[in-house]
Amino acid sequence: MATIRDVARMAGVSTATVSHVINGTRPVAESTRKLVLQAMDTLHYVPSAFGRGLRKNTLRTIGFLVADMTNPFFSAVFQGVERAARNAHYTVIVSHSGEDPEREDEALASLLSKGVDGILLAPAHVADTALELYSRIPVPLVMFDRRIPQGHWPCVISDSRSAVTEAIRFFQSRGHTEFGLIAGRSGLSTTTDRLEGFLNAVPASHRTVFYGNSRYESGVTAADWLAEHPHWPSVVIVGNNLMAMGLVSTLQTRYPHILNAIEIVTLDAEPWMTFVRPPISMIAQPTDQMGEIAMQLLIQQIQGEDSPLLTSLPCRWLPHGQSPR
Amino acid sequence: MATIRDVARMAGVSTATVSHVINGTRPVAESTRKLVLQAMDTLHYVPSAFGRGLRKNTLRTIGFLVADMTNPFFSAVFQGVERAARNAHYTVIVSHSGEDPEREDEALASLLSKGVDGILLAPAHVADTALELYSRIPVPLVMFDRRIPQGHWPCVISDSRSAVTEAIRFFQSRGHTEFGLIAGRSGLSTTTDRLEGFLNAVPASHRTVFYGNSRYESGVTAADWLAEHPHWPSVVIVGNNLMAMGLVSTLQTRYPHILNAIEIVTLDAEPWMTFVRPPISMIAQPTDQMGEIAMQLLIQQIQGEDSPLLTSLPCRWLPHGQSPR
DNA sequence: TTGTATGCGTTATCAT
DNA sequence: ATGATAACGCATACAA
Repeated sequence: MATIRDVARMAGVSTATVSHVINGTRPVAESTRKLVLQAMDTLHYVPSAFGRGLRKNTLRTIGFLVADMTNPFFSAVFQGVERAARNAHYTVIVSHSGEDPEREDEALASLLSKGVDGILLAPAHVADTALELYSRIPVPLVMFDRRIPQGHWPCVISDSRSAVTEAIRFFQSRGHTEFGLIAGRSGLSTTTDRLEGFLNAVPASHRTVFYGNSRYESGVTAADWLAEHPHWPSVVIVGNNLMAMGLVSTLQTRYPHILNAIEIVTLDAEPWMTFVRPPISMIAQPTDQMGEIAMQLLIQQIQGEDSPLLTSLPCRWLPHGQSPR
Repeated sequence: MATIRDVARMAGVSTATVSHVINGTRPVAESTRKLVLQAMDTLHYVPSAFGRGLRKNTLRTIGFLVADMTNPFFSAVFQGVERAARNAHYTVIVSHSGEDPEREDEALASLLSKGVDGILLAPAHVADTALELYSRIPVPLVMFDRRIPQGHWPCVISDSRSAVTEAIRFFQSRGHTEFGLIAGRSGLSTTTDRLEGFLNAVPASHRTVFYGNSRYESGVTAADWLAEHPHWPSVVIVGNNLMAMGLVSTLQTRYPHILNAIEIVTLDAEPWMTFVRPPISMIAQPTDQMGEIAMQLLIQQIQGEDSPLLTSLPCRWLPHGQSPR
């Protein structure tokens, strides 16, 4: 690989001049500029990221750490992140935690060892001990989707609390009175928010809650739970897309009569949901926007500006199979 | 940020010793080792990735470049990549091309400017000019999903050609004679493979082909095309997951009688497909394995070993809504 | 308008 | 068993 010195020698100038040609950091005579560019071209010169990184102490790289990119929610958020990053000339290192706090720790260490300028995190940690751990991270940190208690990091979430309440009001105004909730993994702020929105809108004697773990299997189990329930709620809210898939799939296969009898409302809107029959309702989170904003906040942090601690984005209510577009 | 020199000073040793403690590259007396470790701890010392990168000319980072991570196919491949990378202590920078050759070029340049050790690519380029372009990439390159003509880079694909033929044989043995194909974007090797598998198995007078573009909209258009077709094929093969979603969704909404009358076979197996009614058949590509193997080949290349030019993985045939698990 | 020379933090060579 | 020091490739302060 050619270095800046090779280019300088070939063009008959100093390395400083070459550097300034590359970065446009000081005026260079057009004639010498041409010479330098030509030398760069014939040598196929590419500036070393490491030399530059060492000197400027950044590679314009950030870390994106989520449970699992095969979860469409996270890959949708990533889309926004990637776009914002590209616009700002950053690139993104992606890591998986698999919802495992220990693997999250390792991944964070790995990201830091690559010299990332900042980190975007949907925290998998649930315990309070995480606070201390995250505090040790020596670069800016922005959280999304989930906030952690007493966290003093900027955080971008969707207002699913209000969205759940709104969905319930919708069905109450149509005469429904009995509601069920399939809640997610305990300890996650998303789970708490949705539970609060639910408890807030439905009187105690008219509600029933299934405590799941945010995974597909929980949806399956919830279907059985529903089937054995003395009297079905007429509206069931599902805490996320994976549980919704487990629930719908199981109802369709094993309990089609239930599927036909109840209204289903699910958090997250995905294409497949629009062709469940009978139609189900969706609460669409602004995933792409969440990623974009989180990335923008992170860039602010990196630049030393400060940014709002909590950004809460509105969800969209899509009753009865209405398409997200 | 503390440097190796700060640690050396505090421990009263040379930087060389500290380095050797860190890397275990030569014996260090247990007593001095303890001193060094302690100093590292109290200073919260983290080795600089850039210093190390400059010296060793690697950051153990690779680039992963696909059209779009929200396509479940690519995010599934990524899962295998990420796992293999993590096991080998590599991290992965993810970029989007959006199927746009120009953006692919930019993304490649950006990856290279970050000093990646190698690149995993599902090429968006279709023209022959791409050959020269890819040849200029100064680090090992492994392709997956799509191969390009005359490409001399290792490539990992699935044997969808055989899989399509096999699917057709399955239905032929059950008395079906008329077959349709919704083909993907022209120029992609995946499209060609599937087309070949189709043409190979169905006599000319018994087949009909819709030429799509691999996107959701193509599936929608294909549904209209089917509806206007003088006589429907009794089996329709769909070239990928996005077109399948467009097709099924549109048939269900606008042409339920067609959906009930024909057999649908789709490439890619995704959860939502298992609850289409009536059940459709799937050709499952080994996505996770594809990613894992591609990453392993890339590591081989980086280490200067050579690897097979073409790795073709078998698909799985899942007739009639059979679950992928 | 251009050049010289230094230092970023590490690792590795050569001494001791 | 340990230390001194020279690279690695670049950007930049200072000189000319």
